[in-house]
Amino acid sequence: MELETEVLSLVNKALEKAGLSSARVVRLQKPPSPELGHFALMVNPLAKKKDPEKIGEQLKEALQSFKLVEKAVLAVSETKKGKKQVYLNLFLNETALRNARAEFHNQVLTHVFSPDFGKWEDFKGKTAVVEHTSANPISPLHVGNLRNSLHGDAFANILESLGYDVSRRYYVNDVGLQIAFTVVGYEILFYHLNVRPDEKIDVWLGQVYASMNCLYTIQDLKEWAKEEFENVEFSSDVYSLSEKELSEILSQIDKSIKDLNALIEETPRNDKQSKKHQDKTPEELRLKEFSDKKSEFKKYFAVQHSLQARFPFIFSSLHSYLIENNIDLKTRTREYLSTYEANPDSPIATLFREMVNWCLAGFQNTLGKFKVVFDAFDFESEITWSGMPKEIITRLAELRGIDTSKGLKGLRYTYPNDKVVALLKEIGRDRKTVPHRDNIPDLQLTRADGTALYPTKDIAYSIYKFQKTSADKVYNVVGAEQVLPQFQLLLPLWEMGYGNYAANLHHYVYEIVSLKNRIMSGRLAQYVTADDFYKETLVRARIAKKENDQERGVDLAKEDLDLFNSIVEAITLSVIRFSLLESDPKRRIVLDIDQALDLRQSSGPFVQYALARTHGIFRKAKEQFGISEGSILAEKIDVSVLTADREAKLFEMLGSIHDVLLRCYVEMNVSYVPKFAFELAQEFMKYYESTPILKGTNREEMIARLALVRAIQRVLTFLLELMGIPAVTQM
RNA sequence: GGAUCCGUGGCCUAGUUUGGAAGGGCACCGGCCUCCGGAGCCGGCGGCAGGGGUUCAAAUCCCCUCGGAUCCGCCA
Repeated sequence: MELETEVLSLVNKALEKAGLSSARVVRLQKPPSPELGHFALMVNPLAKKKDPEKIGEQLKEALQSFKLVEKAVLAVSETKKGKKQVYLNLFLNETALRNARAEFHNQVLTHVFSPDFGKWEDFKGKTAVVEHTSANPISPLHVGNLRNSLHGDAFANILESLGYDVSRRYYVNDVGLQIAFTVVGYEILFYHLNVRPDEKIDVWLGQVYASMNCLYTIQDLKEWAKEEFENVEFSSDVYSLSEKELSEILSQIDKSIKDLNALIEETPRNDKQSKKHQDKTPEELRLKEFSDKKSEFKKYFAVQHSLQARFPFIFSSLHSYLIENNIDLKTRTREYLSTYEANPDSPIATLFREMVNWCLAGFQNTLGKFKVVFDAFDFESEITWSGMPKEIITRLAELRGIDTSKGLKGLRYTYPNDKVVALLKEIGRDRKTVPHRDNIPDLQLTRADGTALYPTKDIAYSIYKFQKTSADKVYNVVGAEQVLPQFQLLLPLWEMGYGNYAANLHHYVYEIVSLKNRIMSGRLAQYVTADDFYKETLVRARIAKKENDQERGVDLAKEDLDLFNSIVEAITLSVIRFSLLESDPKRRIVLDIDQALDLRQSSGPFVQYALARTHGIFRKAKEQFGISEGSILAEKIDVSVLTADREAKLFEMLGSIHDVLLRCYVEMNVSYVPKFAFELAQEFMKYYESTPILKGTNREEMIARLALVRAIQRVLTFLLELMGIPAVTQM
């Protein structure tokens, strides 16, 4: 602001007068509350070794002699340790202040009322990819996935608003063991037993997945035990774990653990030197294996009973089918998986696709409720079939001088320090932000059989995302637990000559959502689904709306059901989107469903209510003065009559939206939007309570205030749109 | 063992990038509808995990300790 530089020059003059021409850059700051003044000057840094209070006194005298300064007040506060902090608070001359404010207010209004408000051109002509959600298509979306979707979607909206052409993409992980055994189960139920889903498809598949996972894991565990322990008696059913088997196996494991512990105790302590070697001894590794297995056995013993109890039909049908038809589940799963990876035209591939697409349709149905849509679904299988992973492996092996004449089996990609340093330098990233610093773990590129592993396909997919869309930036909205794998993508890209991709591939980090008093686990088919969350919130919103109508003596549901429903939906979406977006994405949230459903505690409805009030004002304005939202611009608006500090604060906020969005962009953090919307709504509420809009002293003032209200309304509506929330005009 | 993130009143949280007067919300207590809609407003209670360092000045930067989460698989 120009006013600020003017005041600053006065401060410098005053400093000279006091013989304190400072080498340091003098900065003005805003006092914490308007009653303290318009600008504040920190005296301590100017005083150097002298008494800051005396210096402050001198400066005060000097500054007060200027016309622009109405008065200056010395304020002293103390730090915890009793150090004095001296501020010189400056109150400016009324008319000068008014002129400066009027100019700024006019700028803000012009900006907010311009037809292309909300469309900035910072990144005009650039393209960005936002990949988000990307949940495995074998169980319903839960509130954790929803946090991902909503952040990804809102971030994409912000990028668009800043001028990017955005492609919203979903990476479908349709290749993998878990998918494969779920397909095996799907085929059995749907085609061999003619079972039809009696629930939403993704929910039903979630039960199939949990059941198959349990059967598969128990088979695997028992095979392990059979090899380890010869004297345990196993039943012929490899897919279930009896109490007798469990206790025998556990006692065997305990015995082994005891033996190993004794062995480790006996071996002479490694000296400190070798402690630096983090490699565990073979005994220690075995010990870990045993204790891991022990907890797995216990866990899956419980899991099988839990699933049997909760989904008896699906679980038993699958279980008995496998036994009666003598199917080796592990073998069949591997067969299905390798067929799918190798042959896109096989019937098995068709089966995979059928199931996956069906599940994705369920996801789209869910996400549609939250107004989240995608431009593309990219299948991991397509990436596999494209041959890109193989090319990447070969190329990386070549670059590292690895002999591949005997095939590509069990290839590891390492992260040599010098290469990492060079990479970081080129992409301008701080070493501190790198997980594991100078000891980044290797990346396993291929299996023992030479087929590509997930990380390799991820490298391929990263390249694909850039090339398919000619993107300048790619954002992956991925959980915080994946910071390492996300970073590991960069070096291979850079090494293969895609330094530009490495520099522009970003990880939008978000933390998981956990639930108070509830456990979420896909493998147990235990979760609060996004659908349930929506449904429950909708019910609450409807009740709240009904109660509210009753208090006001209306019955909107009777008068206009469509309007009633649209309001309830808007409130629902605001509750959900605010509750998952307003906290820092890097912060873990523990969702207390009951509390989240208490609408009066959510900032979503609060913002909507503020918006409803702005519309209420205009309804009245039209009634009484014939002025509407549309016609206000035709009036002669003179904002110079708005001189209150509250009004100045509101204009200042309205003028800062672009900065807020840029901050979201730079920090990859959407949460500033709902925070800002809430603050603006809050500030407006205070204004509304303190200042009569339509009952101002004169028409000029009323028009100016209406214009301000209209601007607030526009901005709030825009902010809600960014978050994918429909804005209400009444509540 | 190594690495990353986090710790702000009874509970949830903003502020940490760029050091400068600790903001909100819930809960609790007390006020405010003859008024542009009380899903609101006003007031009260109460806080930077602990220690050290740098600085005129530290919630913020550096180091240590404690506490929590996560990552270091031929799983995806």
